Amino acid sequence: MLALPRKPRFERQLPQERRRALIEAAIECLKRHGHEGLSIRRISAQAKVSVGLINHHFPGKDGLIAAAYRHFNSDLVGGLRSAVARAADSPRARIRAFLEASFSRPNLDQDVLAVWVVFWGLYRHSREIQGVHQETYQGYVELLRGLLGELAPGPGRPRFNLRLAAIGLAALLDGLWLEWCLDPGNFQPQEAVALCESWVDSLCERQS
Amino acid sequence: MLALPRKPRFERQLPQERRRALIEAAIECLKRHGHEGLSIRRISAQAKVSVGLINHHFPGKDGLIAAAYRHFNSDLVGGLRSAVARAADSPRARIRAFLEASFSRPNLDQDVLAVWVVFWGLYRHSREIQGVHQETYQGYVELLRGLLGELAPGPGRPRFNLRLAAIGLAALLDGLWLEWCLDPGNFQPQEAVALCESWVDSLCERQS
DNA sequence: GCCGTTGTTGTACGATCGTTCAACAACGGC
DNA sequence: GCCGTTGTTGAACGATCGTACAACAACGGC
Repeated sequence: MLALPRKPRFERQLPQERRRALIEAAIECLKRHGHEGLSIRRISAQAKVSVGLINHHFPGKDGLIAAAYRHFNSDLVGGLRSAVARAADSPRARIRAFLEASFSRPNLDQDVLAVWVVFWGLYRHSREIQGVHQETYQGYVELLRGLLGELAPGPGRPRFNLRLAAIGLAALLDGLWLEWCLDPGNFQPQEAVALCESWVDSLCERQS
Repeated sequence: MLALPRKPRFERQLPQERRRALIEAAIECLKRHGHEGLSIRRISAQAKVSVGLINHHFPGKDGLIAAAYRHFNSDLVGGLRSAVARAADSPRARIRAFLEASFSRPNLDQDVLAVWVVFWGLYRHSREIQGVHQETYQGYVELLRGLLGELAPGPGRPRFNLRLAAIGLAALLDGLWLEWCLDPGNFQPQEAVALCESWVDSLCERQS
């Protein structure tokens, strides 16, 4: 009887790698099936592992979802941060880079917004999601506020209200993002960038 | 044996009234339990009827949800429309009324946004929800565009781009609404109104 | 007071959910 | 080559899901 080299029935992986694979499978399921994609069995099938494995690497389904939310958030902020870092060293150029990264792939994608929306829907009733939001949203706000803080007000104009300016720009950006994803035919991404830039323009020209 | 006057075991209602009660129960469940509130059994319990009744008055669970979405949408648009109608007969006063209605009860409510977010989460994967969105969102956009169309541009300025102006204002409004509901401590509703008004101001002062 | 209409009830069913856990097996250390 | 560690499997469980349907009963018409 020859000892034929059998293909192993499965492959052991380092916990950190398996966790990452499970997180990415969860996000993929979310894109494909929306809220209904958030099921242990769907995610297991997507990751090509058995149903029991998720509870071995995460405290439970909610733990995996929270981890996926953290991953998704830091991907966004990290992508924006590096887009800004690649830009020319002028405040306006950096803001422009931030806006163009916001209104292009991979962020500007109907699937991506669908994922966000499901997470937001969980926010109110999940302490874990709330915690992750606190962790990561601050990074986003600080990035945006930092960019606006570099701007100089127009000559003879008072320094604009940085807090309100950041709130408003974030809102305009999120709103345009939302609108585009709900109906991509309504306007061009370039137009969204232009609208945001004219908001920034008017910051230096008016009293707020 | 006396024929004691028994209390009827249930009360028959006109289909339209029962349907309305079920829709309101569904929305209440959505506010209370988020996406998990969208279950036949929870909604039945909330409406104090049996589980079978929903399928008698609606084609199914999805039918009820679509009807609830339609109800929720037209409540919003109707409320805004009547707020505008109550305002003074000046373009700016009408816009102000629209904004103040947007940033006050019952629209500005964490529960209400939670309901919207669940509906948005269903949007991508439900033809019915998409259909209702088409029906009702147009009314909202037309209301907003009508208000902006009444505005006169500043002296010597070209008429602003009405389409982009409406898109931008809607985005700013939605974004502020979202931000406030996610973190009500971040800014005051009055500040949101002010931000939107300064957007409208700048429409008449700049070329876009 | 009886009857037909139909709004309403509640059980039953099969599917799917999240979690548990005993058994299995891949891989590193010796 | 054996062994211990532990990543992995998959069946099993009870809970809950949406729907179907037969039986019930409230109410209006006569």
